[in-house]
Amino acid sequence: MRASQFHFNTLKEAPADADAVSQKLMLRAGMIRKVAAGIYDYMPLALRSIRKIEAIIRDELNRAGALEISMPLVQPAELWQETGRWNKMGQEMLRLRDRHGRDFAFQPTSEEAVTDIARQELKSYRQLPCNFYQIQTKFRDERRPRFGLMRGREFTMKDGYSFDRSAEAAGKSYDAMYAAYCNIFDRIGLVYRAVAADTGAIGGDRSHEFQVIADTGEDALVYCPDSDYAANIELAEALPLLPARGSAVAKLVRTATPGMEACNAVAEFLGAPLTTTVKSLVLASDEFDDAGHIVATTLWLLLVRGDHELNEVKASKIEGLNAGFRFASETEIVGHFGCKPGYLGPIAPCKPVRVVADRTVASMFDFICGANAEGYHYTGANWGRDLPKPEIVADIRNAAVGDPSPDGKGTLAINRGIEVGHVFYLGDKYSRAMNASFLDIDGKPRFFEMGCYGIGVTRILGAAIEQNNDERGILWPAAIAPFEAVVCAVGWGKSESVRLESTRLYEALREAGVDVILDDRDERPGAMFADWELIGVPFRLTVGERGLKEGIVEVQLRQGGEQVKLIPAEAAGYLVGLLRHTLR
RNA sequence: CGGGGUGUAGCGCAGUCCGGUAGCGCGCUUGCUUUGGGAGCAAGAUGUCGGGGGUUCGAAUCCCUCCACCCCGACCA
Repeated sequence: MRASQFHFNTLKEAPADADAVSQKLMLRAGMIRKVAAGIYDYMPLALRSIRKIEAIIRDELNRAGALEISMPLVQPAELWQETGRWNKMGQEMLRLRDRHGRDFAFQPTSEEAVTDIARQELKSYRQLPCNFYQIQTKFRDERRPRFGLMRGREFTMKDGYSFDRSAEAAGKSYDAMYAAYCNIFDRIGLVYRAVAADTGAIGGDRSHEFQVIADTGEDALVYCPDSDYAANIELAEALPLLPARGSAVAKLVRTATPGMEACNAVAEFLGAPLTTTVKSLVLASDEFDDAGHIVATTLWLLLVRGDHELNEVKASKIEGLNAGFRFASETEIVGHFGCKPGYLGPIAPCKPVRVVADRTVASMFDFICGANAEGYHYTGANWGRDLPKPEIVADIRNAAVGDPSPDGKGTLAINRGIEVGHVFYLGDKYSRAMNASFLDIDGKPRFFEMGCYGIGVTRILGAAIEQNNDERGILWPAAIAPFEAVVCAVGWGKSESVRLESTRLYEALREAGVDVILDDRDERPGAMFADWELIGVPFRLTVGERGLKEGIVEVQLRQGGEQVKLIPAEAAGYLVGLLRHTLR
């Protein structure tokens, strides 16, 4: 490819509405163009990277025995009604109506469509296991699309689905996909971590997210540097931090804390460590009648230590909260506690509430909590003496840096991450709902045991850049760079020797299988270098009259900026060697 | 969905308070010079001032309304 015949436009300034670094750099590099909120054009540079990612995914999945298919973007409502997701998906699913007034969905995912294929195509256990995947455009009508390609509305996703005879066999399919995903992300060349994730209603422990490590990631990953423990923060178990409840020393004292509503304010005001305070959060669970009207509401008081955060996913697993909960309104809180938020506590509320204490809170003693009176907190509070022992004790907080690891092998650390892949065991959730069964060896029908496996193809572009960029631009891993190398011809227009030597090197690299572009635009060197550094091509070969007179050309690495001067005859071979070393 | 903000040339912005017929930088076109880190000079082209309605002799500017986009929150996973 010659740059003079390849379309790209670089910008010195990014559009003002771009938020994420990756979005700004891709817009500036001319890789993407914004068409609407969360909807982008992929220009030639971006599509080259996307195709490389797809090729790696295809190669590894095919190697693992999965079969590529393609399911429709526009899917009939009836399929979605079978599993009840036509109603459950809410506004995130884009709905369309055809000229006959029939309802359709633009696919946000394809469990229904693939299960429909399986129930018609897979009749016998002899046809199992079977694993179908597609690389396809998805649309999810996010309320707030942001961060460019990382949370777009229209995006490209690889979604795969496995069908097995039994849960045990499904476990093997799951493990095979897990291994394939590791191969895929290894080859793409990103720093990532596979973390255990919540399985929701399905249960079991077969759910892992593949997270690209980046400080700008939306997800928090909890891991133990001394063992292989890794889980996302929703799942990561938070152990009690005190071995057992210590004995009371202090007396219960009602203390004036005027205007001190947050735990850290109270702690500072009283000169006590934040770890001696207890934070009170009020949740409400509603009961509905058949018409969907609220007939009863229960208020819950959830207690976590002052320096801890409530984990809503964990809270939603508590009996009584598992049917859904919301944060209580201020009116409800005042009605039950007789005071406004900021001074709430478990000791003698006006009306009874159900109390859930985090495991750490349950082992605290001489603690500080709200007195259910504006401007007052209790100090020296103790379970069993000043108030009844908590009705429910559970893990309801986020794990924190420095907590003991649940596997007992060290202390926890936290990274930020961007979820680029997810493998999930589905069981018979969809096959049962859609009556998708096969005949097993005993002649009896059995529902498929399913797994689903996703990779955010376009999100990988954003994640790769979030993880790898500097003040000059993008630093692509070679495996997914739009071009592996660029030959910059300095003085193309006026120097015959530059034209000849740069073309010769370009041809030599091409013949060696390098994905190379020849910059023959006759730009000034500064402009050329700035463009390719912004675009992030990993290797640059500079051919100029000045160097040729000394008998050299230069190889420059985008990462680290290391420069090597070589005689022209050796340059191509040197670069090929570098690339082989880089690509695993 | 609630709160806040912004819409002026391909991109970044000024002009809006105080109404008088549209400007700067980058980019683009042409010419000359220049040529190893985003060149200089000269001459150009490009605007429904987000849309609609109103006030006014006159609206980017004032009023009403709709829309789009961004931020924070909530929601979702």
